[in-house]
Amino acid sequence: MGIQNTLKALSDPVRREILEMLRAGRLSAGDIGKNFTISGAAISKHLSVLKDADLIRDAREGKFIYYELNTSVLEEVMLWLTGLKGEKND
Amino acid sequence: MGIQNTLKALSDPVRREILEMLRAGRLSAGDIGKNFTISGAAISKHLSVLKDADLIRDAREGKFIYYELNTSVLEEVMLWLTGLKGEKND
DNA sequence: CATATATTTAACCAAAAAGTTAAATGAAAG
DNA sequence: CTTTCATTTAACTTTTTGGTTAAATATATG
Repeated sequence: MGIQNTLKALSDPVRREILEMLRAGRLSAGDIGKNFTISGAAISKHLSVLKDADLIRDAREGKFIYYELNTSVLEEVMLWLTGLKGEKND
Repeated sequence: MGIQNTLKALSDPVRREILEMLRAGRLSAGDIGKNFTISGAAISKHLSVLKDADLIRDAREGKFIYYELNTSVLEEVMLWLTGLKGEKND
């Protein structure tokens, strides 16, 4: 984990769009995939990158696996960014 | 430009460290390179990625090229992040 | 238990990224 | 005007990333 994983995960447009979709609430892997033209396997890999970065959490419910947003890890990124903006001297 | 270029630029640890170095003030390409083990050419490429993302500005002064931080472009990232955090409904 | 559905994992491929060394460019100074 | 120093650009290599299809896994259901 750490800021490296977070920023790496955020650097891909598909993954950012997945996160945006999840703002509205939890979605199954399949429903997420419906919004993209790439394969389900590719979506699954993106989801695992997001999960490794702890940007999403998963919960199996029967046949489905639901994903939901976890924004707490964004705090660190915000801090880093404001640090870069603010501190004129070291 | 846009958030894609910005986040891509920020997703590399060497580039983030360059930005952190520049918090304290402008530095020449050579002085930046001194803090890393990779070649000057590699540093130069990282600098051009950061410049394309408009995260740094360059100014030649005689034999040297000085780089300085430009944080204005971080605003868009901050907005995107807060949007993701805040908006519980779409 | 056999089959169907949802999703992941494995094996693979192509394109992009990050590094290298060597050559090119730009500016200063002998 | 040639040499030197700082930096970039070119050509190339290696590693990483993002995609594919096919096989594996997990669950529900006839």
